[in-house]
Amino acid sequence: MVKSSRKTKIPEPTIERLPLYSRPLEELMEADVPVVSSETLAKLCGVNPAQVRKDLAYFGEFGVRGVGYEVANLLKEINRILATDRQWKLCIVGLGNLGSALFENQNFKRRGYIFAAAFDSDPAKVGRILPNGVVVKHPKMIEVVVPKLEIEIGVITTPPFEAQRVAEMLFSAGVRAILNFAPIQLRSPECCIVENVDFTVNLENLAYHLAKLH
Amino acid sequence: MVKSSRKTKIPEPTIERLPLYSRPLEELMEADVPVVSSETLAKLCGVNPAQVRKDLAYFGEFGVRGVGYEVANLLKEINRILATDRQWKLCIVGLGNLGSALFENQNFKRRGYIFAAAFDSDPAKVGRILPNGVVVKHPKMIEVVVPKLEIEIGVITTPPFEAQRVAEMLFSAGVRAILNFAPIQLRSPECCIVENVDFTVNLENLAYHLAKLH
DNA sequence: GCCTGTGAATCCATTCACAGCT
DNA sequence: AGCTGTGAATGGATTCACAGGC
Repeated sequence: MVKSSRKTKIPEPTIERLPLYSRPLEELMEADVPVVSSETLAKLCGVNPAQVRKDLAYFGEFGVRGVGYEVANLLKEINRILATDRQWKLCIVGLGNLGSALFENQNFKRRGYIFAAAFDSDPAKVGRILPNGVVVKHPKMIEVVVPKLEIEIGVITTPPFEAQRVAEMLFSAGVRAILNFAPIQLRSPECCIVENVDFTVNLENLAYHLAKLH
Repeated sequence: MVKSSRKTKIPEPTIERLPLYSRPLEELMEADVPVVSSETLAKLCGVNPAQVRKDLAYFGEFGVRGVGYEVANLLKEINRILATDRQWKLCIVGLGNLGSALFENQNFKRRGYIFAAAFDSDPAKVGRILPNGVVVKHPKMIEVVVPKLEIEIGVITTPPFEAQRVAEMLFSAGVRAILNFAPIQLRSPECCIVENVDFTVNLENLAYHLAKLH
């Protein structure tokens, strides 16, 4: 019996857990483990087994009753769902320490996220050639470069006061998703998505819990 | 009427929103705005006004009915709650691109998070002197340095296969909270807290939503 | 016997709506 | 009159528990 699919709306937390599942699955794959049960996978991820089953069931019937989930197949399905079975072109704006570190981060490339362009408003950086041959451009070139290279996702690592303007340039150049590292709340058009990352928020969280245990 | 406090358990999402509130409050502070209503603050943060009021009410009665919240006071209270009214000593393990970028990140220092030590197992890096005068040590020194400097929070930016071992060294040296950038699920003792950061998870999220809009 | 897939039950968070205070 | 603080209502997500299939 095939689920009619696309009917039921999928909860956001479910989406956010899929990457969590894929990490241990990759390890099981390398260790040539052929099949995994929801209980084992759940333990590896630190979640409830029923959660795993329910999450996966939103997208289809990937398991076999009495047996479990075939590791290779499940991983393939998750990658398909998360659209990591293709490449995505990124650009980065802001080549400070963090921006450069992200640009050179091998994890991105490994998962199909390719930095195809890099922008910085510092004249000393414009024209510089980065490790993979990308040439740093001034942000005013965004409107030209982004459509030409068909870049779909922008990463912002500028100081906060530039972030909003950069975001608008990216959006109007055709980018529809932004990963924002600037500690500021970006306004974005309806059709576009912004994901914020702010390490100090994580630290504040830890500090709160530590302080609570006095 | 003073809330008896510490009675009601505070929801995790509430804690995670407090930093969100503090950012715009700092801006209002600089703009010399004396008072803010839950509605205005909510709009600045992109949340529901009732949410703001309920979140704040968990910790006390900071507002004045018919008026709003005094900006300076509210900010002070939030900082007290999040324990950002004091300094926290951090150490970092793993001085790759990302580790170095975090180490030099000025946002941390600005909020009272001080990197007091840095570790890396690469012999070429051990002994190197970092911008703020910290000398890179080998991770085997964790058990000595961490207690001596009274470091409370560890940041892990090693490759994934070293992360678990490093975590255990940090914990047994007395660290009770870890901010983990390695894409792996760390096992941790009951009394300790781990917060994970994985940018590829954020990108996978964006990719999923982009792919959905075909 | 074992493990998935899933309705039902529970738990938790958000939003509403208004009483209470200035 | 205006805006907070909060019980009540709503809306979701997690967990339970078991039916269904290997």
